[in-house]
Amino acid sequence: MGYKPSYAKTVKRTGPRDIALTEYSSSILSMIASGRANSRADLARTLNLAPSTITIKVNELMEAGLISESGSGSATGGRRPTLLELVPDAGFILAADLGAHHLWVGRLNLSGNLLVSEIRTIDINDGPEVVLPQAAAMMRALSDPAVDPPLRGVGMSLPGPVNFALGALDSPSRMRGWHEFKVRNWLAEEFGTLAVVDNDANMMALGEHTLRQRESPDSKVRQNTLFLKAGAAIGCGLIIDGQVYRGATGAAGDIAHVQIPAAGDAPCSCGNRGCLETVASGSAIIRDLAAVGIDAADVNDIVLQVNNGDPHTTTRVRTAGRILGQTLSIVVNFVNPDVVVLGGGLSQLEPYVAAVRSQLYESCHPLATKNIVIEASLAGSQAGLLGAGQLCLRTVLAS
Amino acid sequence: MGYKPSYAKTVKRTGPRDIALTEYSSSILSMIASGRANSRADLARTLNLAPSTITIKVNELMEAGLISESGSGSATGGRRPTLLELVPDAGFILAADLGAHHLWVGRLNLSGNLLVSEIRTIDINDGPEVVLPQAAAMMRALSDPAVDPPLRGVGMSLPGPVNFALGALDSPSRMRGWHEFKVRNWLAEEFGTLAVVDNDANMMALGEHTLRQRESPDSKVRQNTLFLKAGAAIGCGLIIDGQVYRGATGAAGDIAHVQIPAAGDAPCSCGNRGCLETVASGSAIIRDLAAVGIDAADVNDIVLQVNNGDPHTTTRVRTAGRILGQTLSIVVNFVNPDVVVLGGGLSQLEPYVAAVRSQLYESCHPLATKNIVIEASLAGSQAGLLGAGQLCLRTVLAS
DNA sequence: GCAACTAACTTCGATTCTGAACTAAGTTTG
DNA sequence: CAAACTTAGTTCAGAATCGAAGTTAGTTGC
Repeated sequence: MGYKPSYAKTVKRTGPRDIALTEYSSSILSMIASGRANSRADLARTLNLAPSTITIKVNELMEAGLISESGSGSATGGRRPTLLELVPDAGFILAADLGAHHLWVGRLNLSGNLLVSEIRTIDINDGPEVVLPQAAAMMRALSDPAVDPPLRGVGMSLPGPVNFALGALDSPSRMRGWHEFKVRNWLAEEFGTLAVVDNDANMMALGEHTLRQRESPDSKVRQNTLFLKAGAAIGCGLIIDGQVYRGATGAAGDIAHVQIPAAGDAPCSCGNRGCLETVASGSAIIRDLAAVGIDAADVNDIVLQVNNGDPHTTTRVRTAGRILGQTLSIVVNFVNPDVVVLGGGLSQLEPYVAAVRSQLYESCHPLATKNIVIEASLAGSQAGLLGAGQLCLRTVLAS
Repeated sequence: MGYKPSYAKTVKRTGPRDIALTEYSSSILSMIASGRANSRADLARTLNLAPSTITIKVNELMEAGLISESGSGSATGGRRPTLLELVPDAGFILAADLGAHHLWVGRLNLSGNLLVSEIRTIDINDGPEVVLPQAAAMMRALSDPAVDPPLRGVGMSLPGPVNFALGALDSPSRMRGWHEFKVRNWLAEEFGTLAVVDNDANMMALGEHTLRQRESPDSKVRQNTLFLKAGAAIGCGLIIDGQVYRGATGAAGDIAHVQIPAAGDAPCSCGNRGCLETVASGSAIIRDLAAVGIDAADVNDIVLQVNNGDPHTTTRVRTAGRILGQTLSIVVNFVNPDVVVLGGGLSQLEPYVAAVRSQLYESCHPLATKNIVIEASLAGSQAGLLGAGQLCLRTVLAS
């Protein structure tokens, strides 16, 4: 063939029925799933298609049992739109959020809503041969055999640099045995379905972005989101035009290992010295608190101490926020996003968020902060699972 | 209308003939103009259309006299492609590159090639009422009355932050009278055609990117280019997926006013202190050289001195390159581009380029520099004119 | 140097998507 | 509260795009 036929694709289904869908049909599904459009008129605008085309396609999809009408929206000076949604029981998605010490799994319906989830403690250094089967077992336990056709895909969030094309981690620090282990292929074989994996910050960014799409109609024009994950470690995910931006080699969004003066020559897990992460991350705060005799086992302890009004910890958290804000301002100036979201454990702390926000307003060019929204994550700790589910859902619907 | 008809648009022409072109037809013109495709097969791949559709559209465009065949390309194991080009004499574009002290204007054909150009010295602080008529007069002098239909559009590169939607500068420093003066509208009225304006770094980035598209077929997969302009001032333009990335408010690409430790609290033209520009720009080098009794009037003098082997100036240039490389590495890590191009006057200096390059390789994450190309500009001082012409051409062809 | 392969391009009947005009159902204004 | 306006969604004839099968024109391997 000299070209990719973009026409009359067939959506592969695990169930009995096989339905022929055109390219536009899958874009319609994606738009509804991601919350970028929720009515026929909306779809016509977003996809730049004629309303008549949308009518035809939507009818096809409804006959196929993939979408359904779900009441009507609010009017804006005219007839009110008929809302559309993916039929929740036309299958489900399993998602997993893997951290250095936690494994969180969940089941989502085709609307991308998280229905059930479960968490357990693990050690990522046990390697993929131990951890992945644990994850698979937990996910299976959440499966819903009542739904037909059942499992449509599996998505997993990984705590390190991901080579997206390969579906594996690329030289992650402190993750013995994971380098280039093909996690995506492993999951695809294990579950016999489509699988996707990506870096945790990217997944969280996508989850948060999707949630915001649905929450407020205003946010539909805000399609450039910068998500900063500040937990034990620091990571950053970027959404450009509603999609995860990965750059040339998938390394885009790296910010933790910028050398900053405030860090001096503190050694970093990455092997370098003086990285941002050695000053502004949860681990850095814990280390500094320990040096003055304050005991904090993890980020949750920091949160508790600040909420209890511990002055020392609060000051240290504020300092971390200010330093992070300085470095982040370079990126915000450069990328000029509509929305900056702070996620990860530390984002629960108002002093931290306030420090980052005020530092951004101070250090950024006024044009870059003109209409910007700087907020703590709405998705909170669910961001990773939601994003992994969403990315999987989009991939399923697009294939 | 509830929707934008994307179908059966009509290209507005200044000439006598009016030709109805579909949306795909204008994408075809844009692809050929930008060098992203140069044969029927190429167009089918790039635009994801059926070869049969391309045949029809290309025939239409040839009958309309807008494109023509221009020999055949080299074969890659099969029949060799018939190359296509825009008919050069179906009109022309005027471009202008406005700097603090120079005004450079040129005429391009519809293939985006610069045919003639002229430069003169100006003072930007005379304000738009003085400078723009000068520019218009110079451009008119370059016009070619023999070509019919004649002028298709005007593009201008401006040395400050541009509000692209407004077509005007937004609070530029040291440019009296230019704030929110609607340059685009002024040009459109003056010439009675379509006009576009943008920031100089964006224009140069686009010019360089387009040139590289044409030079090497390998670069067709490299669609993310970061262009750094290091002249008297510092600016940065970003091409994502072959198009200028402007961010939410058009401020994207700002890097000059990052606070860096090496700058101490040197005052900057932006009003802040300790900006990168106070250390790594041409102006900064000139200021430091003056302090030790070395006289350099402008960036050209720096270039001459380094080329003459002046050790002091060479050392200072190398230092500037290293410091720039440090800051740039933050952005390169984050954006993860395929290509980093160094432009502006200082990029003529091998010591400067070498210093930036080696600092980037040292400070960036290995994944970010894996397949990266870091080079001095191929377009050189023509980058701005080429980019202004190219942006104008794309706008003309898309309208 | 010829058979097998690969790539570029064209033709034509079949299908999809569009545009214009319409109905439906709300909001705003005098 | 009726007339004017706005927005959502549908119908159907006709235009645009497609896929498959063919032609043209090269390269590669034996």
